[in-house]
Amino acid sequence: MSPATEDGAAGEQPNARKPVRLKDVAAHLGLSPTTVSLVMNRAPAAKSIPPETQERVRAAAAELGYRPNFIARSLRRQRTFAVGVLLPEISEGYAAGVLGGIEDQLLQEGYFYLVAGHHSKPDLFDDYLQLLTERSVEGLILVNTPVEKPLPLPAVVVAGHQELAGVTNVAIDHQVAARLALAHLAELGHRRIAFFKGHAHSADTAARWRAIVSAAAELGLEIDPRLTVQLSGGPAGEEFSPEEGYREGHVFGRKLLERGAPFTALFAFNDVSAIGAMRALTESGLRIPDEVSVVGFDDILSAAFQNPSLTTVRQPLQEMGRRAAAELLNRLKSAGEEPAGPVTIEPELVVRDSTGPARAGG
Amino acid sequence: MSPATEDGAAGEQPNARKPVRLKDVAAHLGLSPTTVSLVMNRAPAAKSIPPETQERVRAAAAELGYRPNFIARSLRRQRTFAVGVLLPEISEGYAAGVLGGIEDQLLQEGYFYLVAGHHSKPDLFDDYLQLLTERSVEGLILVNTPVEKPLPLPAVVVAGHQELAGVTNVAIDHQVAARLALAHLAELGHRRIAFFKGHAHSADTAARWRAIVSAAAELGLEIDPRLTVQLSGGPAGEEFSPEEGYREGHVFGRKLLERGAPFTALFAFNDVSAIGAMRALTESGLRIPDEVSVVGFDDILSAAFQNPSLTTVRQPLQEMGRRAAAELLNRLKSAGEEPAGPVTIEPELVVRDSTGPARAGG
DNA sequence: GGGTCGGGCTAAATCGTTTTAGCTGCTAAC
DNA sequence: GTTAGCAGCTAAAACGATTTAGCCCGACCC
Repeated sequence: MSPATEDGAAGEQPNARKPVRLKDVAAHLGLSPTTVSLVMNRAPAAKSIPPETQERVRAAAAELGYRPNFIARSLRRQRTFAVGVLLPEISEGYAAGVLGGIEDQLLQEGYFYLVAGHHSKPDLFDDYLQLLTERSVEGLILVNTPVEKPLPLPAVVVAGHQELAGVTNVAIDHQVAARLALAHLAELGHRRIAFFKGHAHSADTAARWRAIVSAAAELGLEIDPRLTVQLSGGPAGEEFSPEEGYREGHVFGRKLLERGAPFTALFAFNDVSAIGAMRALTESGLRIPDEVSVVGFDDILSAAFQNPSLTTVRQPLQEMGRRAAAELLNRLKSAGEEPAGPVTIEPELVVRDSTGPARAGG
Repeated sequence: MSPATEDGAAGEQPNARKPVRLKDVAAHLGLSPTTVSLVMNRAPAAKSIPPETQERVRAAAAELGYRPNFIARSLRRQRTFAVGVLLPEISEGYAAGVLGGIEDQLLQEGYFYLVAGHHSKPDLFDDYLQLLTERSVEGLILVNTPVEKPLPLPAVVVAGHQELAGVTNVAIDHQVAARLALAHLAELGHRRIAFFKGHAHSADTAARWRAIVSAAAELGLEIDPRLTVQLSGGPAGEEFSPEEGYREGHVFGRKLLERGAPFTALFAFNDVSAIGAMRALTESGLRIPDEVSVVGFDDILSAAFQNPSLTTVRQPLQEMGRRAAAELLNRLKSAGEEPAGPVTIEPELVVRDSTGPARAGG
């Protein structure tokens, strides 16, 4: 016989019936709620309950369609199996990729998560942090969100570089990333390389730049300040939409050309600015990669679709999200232990058609 | 005096102290929990409590840093202020855009949400639906997830077309979308137009195709079966990653050419397949838009960055998400009322460089 | 035959709130 | 001089679970 199929009264919400509580199951069996609870949870104390009774209980629960109320259970056990995720916003790019990985890992382990986008505003961040703690999340994952104050809960920061008690950082290895990109360009004969530096509020900006400077030194490349522009992130520094990034790449690509200092390659801060710059360069009559090579960062979807397709440093966003989630759950399980060191993830250079040998005279 | 600044013992989690409960505040004031609760909630019954006492209570709460425990409150009031969101997966494209809009709207209204990606597997869908109800979400938003069975909770379906008791559909107006695209092509002189039909498990596939057929009839355009290919969604029909879509566009673009039937324009199912097709066409020596025009659907980020940039029908994804959330909250507030009719959202034709006049002989 | 032990259960406290149903003491009305 | 009414509170019962501390009974030991 299949589970009850008759529908509730022709009432409001189809297929919605009053939920069955533990007490109901108990009453139905003539047992106490305690017993039912012990059996359903396979608690150690249930070992003195004969298998036969256990079977009766489980059968009744199934028959009545008993589903424990998670809220009540959370209250009593002081566990919510939920974590909070704070990110600037659910954009098409970075955050969405990471979030996908987080989602995968958490659900697989039976956790849920609450997301809040703080739009890079400190006040909003504080508010949401507050709200999340009120809702008793057990830990936090911050995505692309620099943090300076200590946090009230175990936390993992994706693209975090600040060392802070109680937080684990998950980030790609910027040293490797910078080396991959610059070595690739150097090998192609490039010496005069232009750079986009990231926005001030992006967590990766500082670390990546340090890595670039150090890799350049290693490779004997000089960094010319006239060939370095800082992306601004729009008039008021808010809302860095992808379109914005693209427009910026475009604007700053022009700016680079106007400065008049010759260069044969550009290493952009990310793919969208690289794509914007490619357009600016092309419009100015420069052919890519014949006259200028361009390297991006991230490997967003569009990168492969460009014309020419974009050489870029890939960040495995999904994997970073998964690792972040896994790391957090680890810490929640082994409560009290010192968090393990930071997790670094290996980036990968994806060579496509936007890079080529430097011009003879480069 | 600023709120207590001394840190807890040099213990595990920095900045984490034992939370203050309602009872603590009450004890601290020599009042009962009832009174404190009434004041904090500005309950109507609090009108008999003198303003002076109210002030004392609030001051104490602030001083002690009292924050109500949301779990306990949820249990007692039978309200969680949380909704569940079910989607195939948090991809870079459709789902992420819609999710961003949902996020915005919900947080603004003081709600949180739990997301689960069912990867288009019915079993997973059922499981997650179960888990979400156990967690007492108050309503559901399904994104790009066709639904046939009635749901146990008030629901809004984004890109939903199935009429079902208790669910509100939010979708773009496919009639308008098809008309916009086809009229644009017809105006440019195109008569022989090729089509990509969507994957079977995409909620929009059927409705969009019906709209195309009807718009074509209106405009006196014939649809040639030889110019119509159905995207398959990969070997096993799973996981429609964007790369997959792109590859498919590529493959099916080729297939279209191989069939030998001449055409002067292609209306793809979405932007990624359009982009893949553009590449396939270009590789076969066809120039866009001189020899073939291409129209996409969605207006993803990459569309504008293409070379040539892609003419496409824009779906305002964020807005659809916002509307969906707003609609759901509306229904939750006015509990018991019949849901309003379906919400249709106006698409917009974005004309770029991938469409042009049909070849003279077209 | 009293004590101990273990099997099979249950009563009641608890989690942190909200809410219902009063209680106390004072003033005002009749 | 009752009594009604109100201001200012509070005790206790929810909400739906988990968990601690036992209870009762029969078997076994000495």
